[in-house]
Amino acid sequence: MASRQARKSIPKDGVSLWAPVNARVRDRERKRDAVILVAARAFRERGYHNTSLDDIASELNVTKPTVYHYVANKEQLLFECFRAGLHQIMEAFEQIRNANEDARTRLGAVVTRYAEAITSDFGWCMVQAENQDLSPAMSRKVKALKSEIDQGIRQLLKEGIADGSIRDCDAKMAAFAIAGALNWIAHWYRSDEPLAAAQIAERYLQLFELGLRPR
Amino acid sequence: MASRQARKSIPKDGVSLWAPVNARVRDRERKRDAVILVAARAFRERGYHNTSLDDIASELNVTKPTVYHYVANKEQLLFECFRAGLHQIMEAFEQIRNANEDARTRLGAVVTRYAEAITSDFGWCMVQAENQDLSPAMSRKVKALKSEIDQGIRQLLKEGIADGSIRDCDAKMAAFAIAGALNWIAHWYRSDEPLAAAQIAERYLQLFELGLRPR
DNA sequence: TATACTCTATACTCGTGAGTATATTTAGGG
DNA sequence: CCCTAAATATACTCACGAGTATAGAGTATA
Repeated sequence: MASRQARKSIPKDGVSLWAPVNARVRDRERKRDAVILVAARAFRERGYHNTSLDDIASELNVTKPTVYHYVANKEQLLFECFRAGLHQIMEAFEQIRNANEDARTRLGAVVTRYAEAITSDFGWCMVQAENQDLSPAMSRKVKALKSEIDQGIRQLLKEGIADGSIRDCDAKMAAFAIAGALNWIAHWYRSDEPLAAAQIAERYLQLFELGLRPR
Repeated sequence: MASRQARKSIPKDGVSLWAPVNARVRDRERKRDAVILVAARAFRERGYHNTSLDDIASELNVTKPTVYHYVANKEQLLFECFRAGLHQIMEAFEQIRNANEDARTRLGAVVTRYAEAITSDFGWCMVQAENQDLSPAMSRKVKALKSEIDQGIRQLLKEGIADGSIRDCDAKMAAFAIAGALNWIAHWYRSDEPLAAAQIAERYLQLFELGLRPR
């Protein structure tokens, strides 16, 4: 996706000639990110279908064609918001990939980062970028990415069952339950919520790990 | 909400004169229910904003004004779908109200019936009747009703902590996690799902009750 | 049988919002 | 200093869909 123009002339002194171009590219990317961020907030507050591109443009103090200069259409805008949120969760998996702790502990780390992503500006889009809002092509993409997350959790559960840190259980259903509980945070979380994401994750983990039945 | 017309003349022979009127009322109610059911299915499949009232009408083999003869507007139609789903969950609470089992067991019963409601045709609407789709007035109603459910679960948790059947925990967050996991079923459940609602509930309960950590 | 009410259809209105054609400004590169 | 491309705006088009005005058909009741 990175721009590939301006490759014609050879830089005479290393980077200096590239700098302005890079600055421009960076500038464009920063603006594009701003569009996506504002859109994400608007979608979260008013919903996808109740937010017009005129709304988003005016919140950015620009007009609609400017928005279209950065994204192809409304659908792609939602997709970018979705991807931004998803990215944070993917990172969580990256970070625990080569930690040498038991799987239950690693799952705990993922859950915490997951909660943080869900409570971010992009959380709502991540959860709500539902199939019905997207074209079949986009829908497939979204589904595939969501499935990766699901498989990641499921995998951790299986590893935990194997290494003895997790009780034997239906990994598929457990993954659905955990992801569901986390995703649902996007429905009730407001910025004035007294509990921070990490604290919410802590309580959730206590439930998931220890269960309701007294030990 | 029950019709109150036809109260002017005194029935001469008990019910017989009332019968046709009642039949008519029943007929109307049956048709109204059909409208709501078809709408619920359509909303679940394609989403609220991607379903036009023309779509719903044509699935019912009628035209739009007919739909408007049974519901005031699209928003109310969604609300009725929401209410139908919610009703099933309310019933679950009714049924366990005076069972004399410990609170954890009663919670289990609610969870099972909750799962059944969520996998029903109305499940999607119940979960997705989000604020952004409704007028402020409707939104308040929906929120109030949803809150009742939440409070019901929270109450069961507190009772369980009191009667010793549930480990001491943050009842509010636990209720959110449980409700979230259950609500999320509406996002992934399809009619070709191999597991029945009761089976899903069983796996969920195993996770919630026993926890992931081996006992 | 006349009347009134329920139910349904045809054929509209009207607002909104996605997306675009086209012009204008701004800034780099030669 | 001109030329080209990026960035932004004005001012549209166009489709879709919610909701309605109006009329007609069916049916029960007086």
